[in-house]
Parts: sequence; structure tokens; C-alpha cells
Amino acid sequence: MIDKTLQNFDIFKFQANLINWYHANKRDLPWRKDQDPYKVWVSEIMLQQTKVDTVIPYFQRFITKYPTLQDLADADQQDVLKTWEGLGYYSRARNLQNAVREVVSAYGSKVPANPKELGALKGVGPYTQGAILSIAFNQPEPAVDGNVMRVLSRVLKIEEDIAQPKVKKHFERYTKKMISDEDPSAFNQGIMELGALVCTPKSPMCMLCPVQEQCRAFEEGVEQELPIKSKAKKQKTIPYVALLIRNEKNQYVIEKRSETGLLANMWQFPMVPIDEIGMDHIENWVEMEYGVQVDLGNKLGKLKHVFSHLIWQLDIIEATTGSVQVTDKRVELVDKNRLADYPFPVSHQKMMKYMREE
DNA sequence: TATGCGTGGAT
DNA sequence: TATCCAAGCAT
Repeated sequence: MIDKTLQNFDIFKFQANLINWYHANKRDLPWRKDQDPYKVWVSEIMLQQTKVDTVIPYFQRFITKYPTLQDLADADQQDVLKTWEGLGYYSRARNLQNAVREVVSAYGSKVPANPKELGALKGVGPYTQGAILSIAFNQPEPAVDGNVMRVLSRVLKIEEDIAQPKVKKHFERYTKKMISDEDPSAFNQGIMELGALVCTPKSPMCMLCPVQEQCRAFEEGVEQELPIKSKAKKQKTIPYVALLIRNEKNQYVIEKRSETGLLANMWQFPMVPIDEIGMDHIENWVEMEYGVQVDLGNKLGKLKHVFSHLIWQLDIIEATTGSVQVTDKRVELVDKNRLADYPFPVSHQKMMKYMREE
């Protein structure tokens, strides 16, 4: 199967054209200043499912705050989440810190340079493992991401559904055959850079492509039809009443989310699953759930928070409460000007704009 | 294998 | 406005 696909394909020519193009056209990105395995690692985690332009400022702040493995290992998880705030997929941050602590304690603060130990670290999957081994340690290991599957599906005219997990394994086998032993870092980064800058999902710029001559999809004029990717099913919408509960000292009730699942260990304003509770029982439910007696006020606005797999529809309502003693460990009464110390998901950062005083 | 897991930008 | 997508991983 693989042998047939790569039959009559000049791998050495592909490597040379790709790597030369990469060295001439690669972007000057902050994580390309050196090959520090820790910084390569941080960048690869941040870049998962996230665009380069989004990552750049986060990477700068993160490395400034945690310049070394030891600094990140010593940090408080809440501070790490705060630094990650707005970047999404927060388990990446928690897993990264856990894995860094593992490297400090088990590997003498040296990022392991072998597939087995590296791949066993939390948050390091097949792609990230290959990326670190090739970029930081110059090892010819495949690093197959969405770019690689798109580029190779076109160049080799592969018509498998890239949404299926097993298909990614097929691409890893192709890449193992095709990767350069002389410059695996430039090869892997070159395909990704090509996918990001030239061989884009829509309207690829084939006239600028260094491997156009070898591209089977271009030859047949079908580059726009590849890769083949089945569609995700659409998200379910869940309506909530989100409460800005304020006392006379201008403090607000917030809660820390569960340590697992969606937005784990992030903070939020109280949210009432209104389909289950009903508008008439909000006060009762809030007292049961948070131990806080509230008087509901005006509706302040609404927000939509779109996740990959679900949508929150938030109706924002203001509420007041007397001077209460919060007993639940995960609930706090916090001064308005201290809210910025806590990590919030984006929808709840936006909620703060609706706050108003007496 | 399918699903849960964020967010913002491009089209 | 709706859809897609972006250097994936855990379970």
C-alpha cells in the first residue's frame, strides 16, 4: 500500500525542494531562536489546535514568567492557569506542568531525548513527541499534524478521511519513509510551514509551491478537493442564568470549577442550568448550591460561549446579597478589583464588563 | 474508535 | 450568520 503510493515518487527531490524552501522562507518565530528542548516543548503544546499568531504573545509571557523547567515546576497551578487564560484547552497547561515536574524529579531536569520516556509524559502525544525529537534533538521522527496530512494528501493524492484516527497512522508511515535524515527538523517544520503559508485549506497558492512539480493533486487539478475530511456533528446548546452576585462591600460570589472536565480548576460566576431549575426556583437553588441568599435584580445582557462540542447561552442577571459567610471551599466572595487574580474562561471575563456598582 | 476538550480568525 | 479551521491529547 505504502510502497505503491511512494512508487515513482522521488523522495530525495521532495526533501531538497522542501528544505531549501523552508530555510529561505521560514518565519522568524520566538520559539525558533534556539533549540532549548523546554521552549520547543512549551511552544508545541501551545500550538496544538491553535494558530501561530494567537500563540506568540502567550509564549513570550509564559517563557518570561517561567524561563526554565524548574521555574514552571515550582509555580502554583492557579498562576499557570492565569498565564494560560484565554488560550483554551486548559488541560494542556495542567498536563504540561505535571509533566515538567516529572522531568525535574525523574530525569534530572533534562527533557528525555527518546520516544518512550518522552511519549509517556502527560500531554505529549505522537505529534508532540515527534516534534520535540526532531526539532530539539535532530532525530528523524515523524510529526504528523493537520498540515502534514493536508500537504501529503495533496502531493501523494491520498483520498482517505483524515478525520479518522487510523488514517493519521497511515501518514506517519509515509512520513517515516520520506523524512530527511540530514535535517529532520527542517523537513518536519518545512511541511508544516508549507501547509500554513502556501498549501492552505482553501485557495492554496500552488504557483508559489516548491513541490508543485511533484504534486499529484495539482497535476490533476484536484487540490481543492483534498484532503477528504468528514464533518463533525454540531454542538448542543445549553441555556444558563449567570449571576453577578454583589454585596454592599462590592464583593462578588465566584466558584472554582471541578478539577476534572470542562474548564477544570478555572473560576466562574454562579451559573444556573435554567432548563433543569426553572426561573421560579433560582433563589432556592442558589442558596442550596452556594449557601448564599440572593435578591435577583435586572437582566444585564446575554452572552454566547461556543466550545468545540457545546454552546453555553448565558443570560446575565444581577443579584444582591447581605454580608454572608461563605463556607464551601470552592466558593469565594471576592473584591471586584481582585477578580483579575483568578483564571476565568473568556465568557466570564466578558461578564465582568456588565458589572455595575450601586 | 468516538467523544470531550477553548478560542478567535478567515471566509 | 454559519461553518470551518489551527503545530492534538486523553480516555
